[in-house]
Amino acid sequence: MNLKELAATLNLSQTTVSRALNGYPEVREETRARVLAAAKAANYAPNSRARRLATGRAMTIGHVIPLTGRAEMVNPIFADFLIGAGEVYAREGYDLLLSMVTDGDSEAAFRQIAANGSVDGVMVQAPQITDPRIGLLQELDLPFLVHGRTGDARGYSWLDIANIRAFRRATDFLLDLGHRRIALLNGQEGFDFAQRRRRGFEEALAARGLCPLPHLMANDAMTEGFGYLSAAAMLDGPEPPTAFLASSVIIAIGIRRACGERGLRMGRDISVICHDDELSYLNNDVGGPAFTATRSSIRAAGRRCAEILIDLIRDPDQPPVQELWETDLTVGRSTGPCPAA
Amino acid sequence: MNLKELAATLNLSQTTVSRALNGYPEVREETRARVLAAAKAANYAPNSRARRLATGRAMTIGHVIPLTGRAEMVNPIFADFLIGAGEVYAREGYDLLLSMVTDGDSEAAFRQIAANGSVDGVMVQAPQITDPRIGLLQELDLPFLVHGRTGDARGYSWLDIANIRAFRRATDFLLDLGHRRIALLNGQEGFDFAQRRRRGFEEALAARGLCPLPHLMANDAMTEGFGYLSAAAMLDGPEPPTAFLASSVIIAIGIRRACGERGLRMGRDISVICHDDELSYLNNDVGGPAFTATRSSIRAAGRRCAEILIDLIRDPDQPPVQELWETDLTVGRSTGPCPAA
DNA sequence: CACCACACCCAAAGCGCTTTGGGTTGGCGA
DNA sequence: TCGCCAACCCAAAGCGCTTTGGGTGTGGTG
Repeated sequence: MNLKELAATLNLSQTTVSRALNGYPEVREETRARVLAAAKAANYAPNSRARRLATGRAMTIGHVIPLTGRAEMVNPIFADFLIGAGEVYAREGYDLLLSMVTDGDSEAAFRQIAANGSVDGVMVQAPQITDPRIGLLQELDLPFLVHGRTGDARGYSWLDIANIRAFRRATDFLLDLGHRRIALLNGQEGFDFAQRRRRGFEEALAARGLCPLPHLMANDAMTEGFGYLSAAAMLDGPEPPTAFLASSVIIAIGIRRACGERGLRMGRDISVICHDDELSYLNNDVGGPAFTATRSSIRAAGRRCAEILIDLIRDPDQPPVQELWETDLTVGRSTGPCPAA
Repeated sequence: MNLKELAATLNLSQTTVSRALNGYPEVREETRARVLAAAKAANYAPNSRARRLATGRAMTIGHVIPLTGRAEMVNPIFADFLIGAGEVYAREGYDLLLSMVTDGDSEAAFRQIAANGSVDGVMVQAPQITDPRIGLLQELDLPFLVHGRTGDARGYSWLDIANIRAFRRATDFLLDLGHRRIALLNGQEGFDFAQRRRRGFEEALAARGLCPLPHLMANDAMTEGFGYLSAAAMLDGPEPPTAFLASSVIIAIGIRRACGERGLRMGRDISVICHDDELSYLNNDVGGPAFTATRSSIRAAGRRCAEILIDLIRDPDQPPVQELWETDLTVGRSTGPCPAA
């Protein structure tokens, strides 16, 4: 069933039927009701391909996920973000186009997307410290929103959490408990957020005249395995840490495994703080907060990012929108005073 | 830049340019080369909206994710599946349309999708025991593939793992180690896979004349919190289990936490087997297999499912494709002989 | 009564591509 | 020389919708 046929059965023109369905005022309420009833009866829905061609809008937002082979890190985070964003897209009538791109083909993918007009805007996640995507999207004149930020952040729209403050606060928390040998298990160095978190960590140490200990710092994709291996190595090595600061609950779970194997009790023998993205299946609060954590819902971020991006699409000429979210610090059972040496 | 303009600059007709770009034989190689060069130079890509309207194909595959409010369970699994499928889609030139649907609106969403022709086929994940989606998609005559299966599985295409055999084998493994009080922490009862896994578990017990113990069985969304709370309650209750069988690594991580808090050493004081979907950020092999596990890569499943679905779309009249994958059993450090009572 | 505004409705022109159904040319065999 | 077949290329007709630019009839106003 298409518009033409529907119009024919109603003895109306396509124009009128189209207008009735799309809520234009030029049609009598009675007629509109008749059209809507007929459409429903015939199970008619306008063909989205035709509609998109006619309107010139794709009503679609693109998320481009780089598959870097190893940096699966995006994975757990991006899923929850996606769900948050997807909720809003659904509500606002936008489709979500997901592109998996083998790393390096990212630029080609964006150019393609821009040239063939399959989306009205794109979401950029996990920006690198120098990230070609931002300049490219500006050049392509495609509305976009960055989750996170990087470089000179004044020229584009983004939403980010206050990483430096969060990690500075977390470090202070450990320092206040008397810890001095604090390990930082961070995400891959190339990511802007990892750099910021490290800065927060270092600033807190510096404020008390302390220096970060190189053998207690590690960067990699934020997997459980990374947390486990690094923690194990550090705990078994010289000058082991008395506390860990981890960039993700997933890393912290690996740390917990390493501690468990060594008979170390979290919160007593060893302290762990992590950043909690509030992943839905790793709820930190079940049974009382397990980990002391800075927290900020990645899903909520996804929702808000989607809202902003849709705004940007509807009114592309507005000035950049920038939102910085503070994080909460939840005290859990994974931290305690530094045991006397 | 559009086809018309490109054709004009080349002094060729739209027809010829289109054919040159799409690899039709009716155009001289020399002309084709000239066209391709010009297209590249002008950074031309055919408008996907127009192309879709003209061809009648959406070149898009839909994944519909039900948001059941609490059943976040789909979440960790679906992300890896999505990545696997997405790789194949990208390779084959298909787009991936992701729809988040609040539970219950599922039917409306499918009808909508079918009526407006925005996809050429859909992927169905995590089927319930009685799942209206399958009948609906058959009625709508939309190509689809089910990851998992349910009901009378002969009439449609699916890919599934041998859940019953996997869990029977895992249970046997524990029984062989002397365990008799084995707890089963399973996914939500409504899901077909959960039912099958339970059957495997019960069959193994029955084969040795044993009965499942109701107080040692729990079903819920497969979160870390569920694993933790159930394990804690069981361990602290009467007749605690000496072994756990968990439907997911994520649950097993919760079990590990509960054990850790109670000073129970996995593999010695308590045994744990889980099913490992090989989630990329929870690699069970890092540092030697942590958990004894039945395993099957969800990402590989995603890839294969995508291939099958694309096949189905290209040739809709072929008989149903059905694939059953066996799982591996990896012995890790989380299991050991049942400690003497 | 003429005029205008308004409410309703319509025909037709796109949107940018693919594809049908020819045309035109050049070469080759008869 | 003619006819015919490839090899190339083209004009134009869709695909199914939105939207422009009127048309028609009714009621109110001067």
